[in-house]
Amino acid sequence: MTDLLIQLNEPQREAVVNTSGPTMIIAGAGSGKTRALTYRIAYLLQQGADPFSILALTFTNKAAREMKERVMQLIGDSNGRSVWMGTFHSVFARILRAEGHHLGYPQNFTIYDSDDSKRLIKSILSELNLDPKAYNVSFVLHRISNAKSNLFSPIDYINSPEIQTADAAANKPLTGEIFRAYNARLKRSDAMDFDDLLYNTNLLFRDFPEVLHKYQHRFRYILVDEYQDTNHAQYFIIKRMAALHENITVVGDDAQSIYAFRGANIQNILNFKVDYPDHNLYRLEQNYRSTKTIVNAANGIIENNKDQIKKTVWTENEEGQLIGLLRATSDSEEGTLVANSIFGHKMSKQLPNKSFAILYRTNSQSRSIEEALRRQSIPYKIYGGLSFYSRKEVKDLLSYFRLVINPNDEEALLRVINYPVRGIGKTTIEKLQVVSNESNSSIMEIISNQDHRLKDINRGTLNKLGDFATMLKSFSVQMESKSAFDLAQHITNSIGIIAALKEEDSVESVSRIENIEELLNAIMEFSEREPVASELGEDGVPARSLAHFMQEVALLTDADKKDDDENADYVSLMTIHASKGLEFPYVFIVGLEENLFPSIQSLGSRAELEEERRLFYVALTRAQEKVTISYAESRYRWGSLTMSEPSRFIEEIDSKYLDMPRRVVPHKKAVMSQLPFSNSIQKGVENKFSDNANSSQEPFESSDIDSFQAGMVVEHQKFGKGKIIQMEGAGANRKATVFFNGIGQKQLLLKFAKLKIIGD
DNA sequence: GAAGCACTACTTTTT
DNA sequence: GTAGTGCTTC
Repeated sequence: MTDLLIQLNEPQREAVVNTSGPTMIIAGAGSGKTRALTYRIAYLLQQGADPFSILALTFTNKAAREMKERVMQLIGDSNGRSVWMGTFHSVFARILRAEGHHLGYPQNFTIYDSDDSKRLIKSILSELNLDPKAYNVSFVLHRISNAKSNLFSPIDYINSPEIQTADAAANKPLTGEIFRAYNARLKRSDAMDFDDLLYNTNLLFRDFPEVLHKYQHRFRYILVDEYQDTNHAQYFIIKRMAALHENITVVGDDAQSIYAFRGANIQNILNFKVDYPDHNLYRLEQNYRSTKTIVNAANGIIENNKDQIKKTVWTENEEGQLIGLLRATSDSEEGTLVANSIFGHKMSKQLPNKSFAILYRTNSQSRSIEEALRRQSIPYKIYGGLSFYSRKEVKDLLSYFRLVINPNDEEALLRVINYPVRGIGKTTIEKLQVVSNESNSSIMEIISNQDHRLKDINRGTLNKLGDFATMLKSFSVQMESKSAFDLAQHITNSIGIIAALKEEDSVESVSRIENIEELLNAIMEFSEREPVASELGEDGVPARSLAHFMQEVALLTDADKKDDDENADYVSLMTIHASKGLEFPYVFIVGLEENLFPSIQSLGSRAELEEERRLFYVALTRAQEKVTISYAESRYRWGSLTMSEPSRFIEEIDSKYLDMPRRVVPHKKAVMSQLPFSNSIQKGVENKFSDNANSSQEPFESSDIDSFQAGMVVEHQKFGKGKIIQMEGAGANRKATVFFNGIGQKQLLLKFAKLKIIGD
């Protein structure tokens, strides 16, 4: 036990050992926030607290997993395992699986992701004959999500004069009706969206006191990480659950609140002292991560915000290097400057790639950076972006699994009823939806019962529908007896998805097949990792079953995927949002331009601008040794060239921490653009050259169309080196299928593609 | 009912 | 620039 405390500084130790009563830990960036929380849990366990009485809530699965691992390291495996540690969504989903029957939900309810939600809204719009342009799907979903996060039901929504006025002003007066229909359809599908996991948990605790008491008694200690990111629903549920023991500990940093756009309420952390007047307050202000330069520059930035809890973050670390500033004429040059700078640092200091991270405001910015890194042969890895689990083929197969587990899952059914193609077309599906709406029963029920209202569907089609239902039923039957992997493989083979993709025989279909294989591998791993099949999980779902796997997958994001190779050495690319909680020796923050960062959509209000500033604060404080920021004077956005000005955030950095632009790249052409007063016409001209100026001195010259042959090693201006897998066509239509390293297969029409032979 | 082609929105961030 | 949607044609 003394061992445990010896590794902590004074305020951290205080925050760990005072385990009773409401506690707020305000922790600056890099001050050991997670450490304090982890040690507090470990300390509780050492003091003899029952692991089953501890609930720790985090914002991401990754944070929960890491915390669990660290607790288990500190106090040994057995006790740590039983602590409930997870995201709000996963913990509440678990409670709802066990208790949802009170609200009329089966244990096997489906969790819709935002993709499912959007599809559902789209189909409701067309049923209500509303113009999908007037009622933008994202807007509607955002409104609904906000309402649920604030615990508004559709009725509350429709009855709220403020909301109705706002919707009328936005020319979308029927949003409430869409909300009502949307919720009804979710219910009919035995499905909940992300926000329902919170909304329904609150409903459960509000309307079923005996259920609330059960969890109130059980969770003697409740700990919440990243409290500044909680929304109203989360806040309210925690408060209710903690009401009996009031042993609630929240950890957070108001300066790192970056999720207000999706309902996080910074007031929750500011109001903690009002909710619990007798609370203990601990401040962790010593930063162990970054240099003095970084800490002070970041402090200076955040001072521009009005809404904040005053605190003084300081560090004993050394002064360190100044913040670098790279100025580029175009987004592609920005990529080059960053890649060259990384290359330079690597060489002069003998650093591995994993010392570097490149952070950006939006995912779309990664492209120009990637191209530059590829040209410099610097390995990199992108975090976030299109998730593995949201790829079409993966979702298609997962939809079959979902349908096996929950036949009422309408979004899953609509996805796969005619994929792979089985002759059930749009007209038939529309007829089914009409009957489904009339009878308020799911499409699967209607098909299975050969409902008499289907009489105007012809016999051939009816048979096809029957076959589809029978096939799915046969899968469901096997759920009890087969392991997740065996069943998944059986389904994959039976539906013929691989055969359909092979038939297609395109470049994409090859990688789709690979993705399906990867999904099956993941299920195999899961089957091996999980305990014996006969054991029942706490929520009554058979372990190792497909249902169990699907429950885990529903709340996973790519950020939660384990690294393929722990020792792999690559530069990390991610959005600033995704970087929260991480640290890197060298950090590049790119695209510091007005309208991009801060985002154009944040310029409307002070609150939103302050959130962007906190985002910049988060980005800066990821760095241990050195920060380099960059901006481009022009950038391709929406496919066309736009001019941009340096971000106001650059000016907010105290100049004494800033290294003024200087020569960074050895190329003559690039140097000119570093000169502060070079005029824009010159820059425009240069820009044209800078694209191919990096990999070779000569202009890129394509080889003769007829000389290409399968097996040759070639170089593409954009994609780099690759190998020709296949050639087809002749003359102007001659096409090559090329596999590029790190990119994958591409089909190139040689007439257009700039392709050079570099070896046989 | 299916395949091919043209159009258009997309770029904020995520459980 | 691209991916996804919707329209048209067979």
